[in-house]
Amino acid sequence: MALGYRDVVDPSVYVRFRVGEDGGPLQAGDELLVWTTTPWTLVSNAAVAVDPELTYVRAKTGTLDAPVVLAEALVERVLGEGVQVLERFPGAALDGVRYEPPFAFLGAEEYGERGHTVLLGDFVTADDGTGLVHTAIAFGEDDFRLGARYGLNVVNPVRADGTYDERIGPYAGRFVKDADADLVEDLRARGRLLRAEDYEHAYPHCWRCGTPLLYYAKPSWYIATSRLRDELLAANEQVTWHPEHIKHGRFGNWLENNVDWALSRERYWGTPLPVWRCEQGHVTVVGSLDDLEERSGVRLEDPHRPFVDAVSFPCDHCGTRAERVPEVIDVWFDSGAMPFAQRHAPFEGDRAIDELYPADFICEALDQTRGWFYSLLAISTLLRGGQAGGQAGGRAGGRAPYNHVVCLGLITDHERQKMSKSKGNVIAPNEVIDRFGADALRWYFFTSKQPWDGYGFSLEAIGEGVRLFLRQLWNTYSFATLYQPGEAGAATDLDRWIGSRLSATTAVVTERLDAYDATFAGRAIAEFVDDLSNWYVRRSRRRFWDGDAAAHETLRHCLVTVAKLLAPFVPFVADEIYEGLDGGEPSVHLCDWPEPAERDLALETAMAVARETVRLGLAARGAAKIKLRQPLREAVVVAAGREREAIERLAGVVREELNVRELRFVSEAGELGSYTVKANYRTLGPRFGPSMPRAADAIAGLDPGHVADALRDGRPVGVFVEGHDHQLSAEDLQLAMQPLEGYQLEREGSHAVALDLGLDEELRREGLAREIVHAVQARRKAAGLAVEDRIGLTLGGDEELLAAARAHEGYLTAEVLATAVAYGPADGEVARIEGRELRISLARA
RNA sequence: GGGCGAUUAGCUCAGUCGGUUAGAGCGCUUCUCUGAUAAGGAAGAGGUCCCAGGUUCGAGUCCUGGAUCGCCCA
Repeated sequence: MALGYRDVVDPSVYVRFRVGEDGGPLQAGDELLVWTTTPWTLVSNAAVAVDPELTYVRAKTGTLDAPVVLAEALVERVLGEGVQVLERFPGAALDGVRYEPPFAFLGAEEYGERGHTVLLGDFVTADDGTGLVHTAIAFGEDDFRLGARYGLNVVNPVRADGTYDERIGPYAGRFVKDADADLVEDLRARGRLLRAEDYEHAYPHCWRCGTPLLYYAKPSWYIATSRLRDELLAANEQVTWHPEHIKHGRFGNWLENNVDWALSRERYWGTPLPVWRCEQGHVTVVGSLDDLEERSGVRLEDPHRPFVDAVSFPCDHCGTRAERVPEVIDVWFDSGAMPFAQRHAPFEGDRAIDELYPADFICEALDQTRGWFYSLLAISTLLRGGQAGGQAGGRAGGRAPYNHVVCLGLITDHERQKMSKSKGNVIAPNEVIDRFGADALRWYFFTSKQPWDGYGFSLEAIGEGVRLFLRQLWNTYSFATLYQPGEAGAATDLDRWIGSRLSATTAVVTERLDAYDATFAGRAIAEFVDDLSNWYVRRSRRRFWDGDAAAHETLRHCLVTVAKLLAPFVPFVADEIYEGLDGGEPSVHLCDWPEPAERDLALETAMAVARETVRLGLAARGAAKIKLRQPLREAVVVAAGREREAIERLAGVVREELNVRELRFVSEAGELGSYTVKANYRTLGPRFGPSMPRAADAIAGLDPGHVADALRDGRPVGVFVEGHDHQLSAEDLQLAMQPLEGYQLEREGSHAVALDLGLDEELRREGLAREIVHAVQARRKAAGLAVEDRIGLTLGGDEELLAAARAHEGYLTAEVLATAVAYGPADGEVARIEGRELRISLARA
C-alpha cells in the first residue's frame, strides 16, 4: 500500500479491566491496567497480552480502591509515588486470567475459548504503556498472530468504509476514529478509565488524500515465501550488488525477515487470481487457458475481468458450481514474472529462457529493494530454487535471476530535498533535454558521481559537463576536420605518446565498465580528451597546418576510438563523430568494442616528467613576471637518471613551451638549492611508536648534506633517539629542496627548474618580433580574415620595433602568412608594444 | 520507532591499508597565452573534513553516541 507516515496526536488511554474470577496470583475484582493509543479498537478487545518473562506486580495505590496489575518496571511512570506492591510474579503466572472487557458489545464467546483472557506474547515490552497489551485480533499484525496461536476468531466490527457495523450499538455507522473521544468518555463514566492523555506518534496516512489509514485483518491470498527463506538467501549470495552494502544490508535484512507475500488485491484492473471456489468451499487453481477450457468449455480470448469472472465450472470434489474469487494479483507479481512470462515459461518457453538466464544485470532505483529486486528473486526462486549449481545437462536451474544489480540512488533537488509537485522543486526531464541535450543529461548522470549515491540535481553541473567535456570534445573534432591532410609526415613521440594514452584509456574504461563502474570509466575518457585537446592538439597545431599525414591519422584514430568508448555514454555525439571521421559501419553502435594496443610506459612517464618540467618552468616565469613571448637563454633543470633522460628525449617540447633557447641539466640539486630532511612517518611510525615525535625531531636536526651524501652512496644514516642509535635507510627519509638565493626556481620534490633571466639584445629583439607577430595576428582577426588568407603587410612606427621585425623577417612573414612586408609610413591601426608605437596596415593578398 | 546509506572549499566532487602541510574542476582576483576552442597555462584567496567522545605515536579515514538529509520498513 502506498502510504506516508505523519506525526499525529492521538489519545493515549490507560484502561482498567476488571478481573472476573480468582486465578493465579489475582483475585476477582483486581484490575488489569491496559494501555492503548487506539481507543476505537477497544470495542473489539479480544484478549490481553503479557510477556511471560517480564516481572509484573499486583499493587495498591492510595486513590484506587482495587489492586491493579502492571509491569514492575512501569509502576512509577504509570502510578507515581506511594505505591504498595502486594505481590511480584512473572507474566506467565497471568496466563489464562479471565477479565471483563471494557465494552460489552461483543461477548467472549464470539472470540472462542480464550476470549477475554490473558495470553502470553513475545512482542510485549516494558518500553511504554503498562506491559499489558490490549489485543484486538483484526487490528494489528501482532494481535492477529497471537490470536491465531490461541485459536481466537477474527471479529471485525468495522466496515470497509471505516464505520462500525450494527453490532456496536450506539456507535454503529460512525467513523471509528471520530468515536475515540466518546468511547473514552464512556469509559470514564463507568469508572474504567485510569488516565487519558495525548500521545504523539507516527501514523500512516493515505499519500494521495492525506486521511488516516485503518489497519484491519481480512482474508487474503498469500505465497508462503517465508518457507523459501534459506533458498532466497542462498540465491542472494550469488548476486553482485552495486553498491556492495545492499547485499547484506538492506536487501539481505529484508530476506532474513521474509514474510509471506500477500498476493491478492481487491481491485478491478489487474491479472485475475486464477482461483475458483465452489459452494462447498473447495478451491481449484487453474493452471492455463487450456485447463480452464477443459473444465468449463469456454475458451477465453481475453483472460481479464470481466470476461474471466463469467466462467464457472463444476467442482471436481463435490460437483457444485465453482466461481472465480474476486481478487486480482499484486502487480509486483507481474514485475517479477516478467523474464518468465515474456518467454511463456514455464510452458513452451522454458527452454528459451535457459539461454538467457540469469540476466547479466538489472538496474533500478534503491526503493525497489522490496519491489522489483525482490519480486524477481522470489518468483525465480519459486520456479527454479535458490541453491547454487545448475542441474545436469546445462539447465540453468537454481540461482538468482540476475548476476549483477546496479542500484541507483534517488534524484533530489540541489538542496537534497525530495522533488515534489507540492514543493514546486520538480524539474521536468524534457526541459533539461531541450536546454542541454540528452547526451549532456546522460553524461551528468554517469560522471558527476556514483549513481547509487543519489543526485542533488543541478542544472549548473550539467552545464559544466557540456562546457568542460562535450564542447572540448566537439572542438577537438572540429579541429580534426579543419585542415586537409597531405601525403608526408612521420610519427613523432607525441603521436606515440597519445597512442599509448589511448591504449591506457581503452583498457581502464573496459575494465571499469566490466566492473559496473561507469563513473570512473567516463571520467577516464574525459581525462583522455583533455590530454588530446590541451596537449596533443595544442603541441601539434603546426603539423596540422602543414598537412602532416601522421598527425592527422593519429588524431583521427584517437577520436574514432573515443567515439566507440563514448558510445554508451553519449550515444548521439559519439555517433556523429564516428560518422564524420570513419563511417565504416552504419553507426558507431554497430562497431566492435575497441581493444587496447600496446602501451609505451616509458614514453608516458617521460611525457609526464616533461609536462611537470614545463609546469615548474611556467611557474618560475610567472614568479619572475616575464612574459612567455620573451625568449630566455636557458632553463636549468635539476634532474638525474631516468628523469633527465625523459626530459632530454622531449627537450624540444619543453623548450618551445617554456620559450627558452637551451636546456641545461644539473644532476645535483645542491647546485641550485639546499636540502631539508624529514621523517617518513609511514615507515617509522610503527617502528618508533610513542617515540615518533622525538624521532621526527632528531631526523629534522640531521645535516641534510650529509644525509644526501650517505643515501646516494647507499649507506644507512644513524640517528640518536632516547638513548639509542637507530639506522635509517633511504625509504625512512624524505629529502626536499630549498632554493638558493638569486635564482628564479620552482621545485617539487627532487625536481626543479631554474630560469636564466638575463636578456641580451638578440633575445630582446626576438621577444619584440614575437610581440609584433601577436599584434599583426590580432589585426588579422579583427579584419575578419580566414586563417589561411595570405596578406600584404606594411609596418611603420618605432625604429627599434622595425629593426626587430627586419631581423626576424622570415619568421614574421611565415607566422602571419605575409607574401610581402614593406616598411614605411603605414597608415593602419596603432598597436603599443612595451610603450612603443607600431603601425600595422594589411590587406588580403 | 527499526534498518540501510550520505554529510569534505561558495558550487560539483576525489581522497588507496590510518601517515607528514586534505586535493581537483567550476566560480572569484591577478598575470599570461591564443592560427580549433565561451578554451589553455601560472599565481592567489577560499576548509570546524556535520557535531561530541574514544582508540592510536598519528584519525577526513577506525569505534561509540548524536544531528541533518534520503530511502525502505513499522
